Amino acid sequence: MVSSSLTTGYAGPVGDQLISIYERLLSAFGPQDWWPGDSPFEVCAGAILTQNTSWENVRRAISNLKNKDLLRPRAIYELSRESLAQIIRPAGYYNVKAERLQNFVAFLVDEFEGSIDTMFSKGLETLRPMLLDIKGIGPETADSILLYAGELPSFVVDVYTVRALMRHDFIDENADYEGVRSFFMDHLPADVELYNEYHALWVILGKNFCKKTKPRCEKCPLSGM
DNA sequence: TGCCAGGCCGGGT
DNA sequence: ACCCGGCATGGC
Repeated sequence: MVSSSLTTGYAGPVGDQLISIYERLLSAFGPQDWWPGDSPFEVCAGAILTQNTSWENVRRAISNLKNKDLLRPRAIYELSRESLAQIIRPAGYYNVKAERLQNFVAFLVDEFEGSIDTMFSKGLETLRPMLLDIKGIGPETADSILLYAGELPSFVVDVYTVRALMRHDFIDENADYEGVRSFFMDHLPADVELYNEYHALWVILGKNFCKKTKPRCEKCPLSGM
């Protein structure tokens, strides 16, 4: 169980509450087990392709790449922008995403000889700003790459997380990305499994309850907290 | 039919 | 420093 490692990390009112929220979400929705069994590079590509896009469409784009044996840094590096765009077409925004994918693989090839393991060996604090310097990689994509591909404890924030936290008055309405991320990381142990599952649970919560249009609901697992 | 999906960039205030 | 349009496919 995750809870045994949690008790050794941090004890405090905020951390305790974050953990009780986590446990409610976990018991309501069960483990999400995101991105299991995929190669780290596939996860990186997926993190870029899924920007503002449903996962099903991303899965098709990745499947296209796999079928052509192009899901490799060098292959994407050498491909023409136009060819890549057509291959990833189902993921939407295919022109901008082709450029963003190639920006990422160019970084990988130029800085680390195309080795994703070498890239992650730089560690969280060094690598995160480097990723954020790549055009097309913002904070959520960077943190998804670090956490889900690199297994480095970087908490991923998304619109669902922010919306749900605001709706239940856990954070104030002008909190920005870095503020929300710090809110979690300052009060939770740096636990990859916890961060992985917690982010996924926020997404599931958002899809099921904290919709953009609907104001509040009583059936939400966080109702009354 | 219109809105939404596991964002980010660039230009205008 | 914020705000907003653009990017685009596929599902409900």
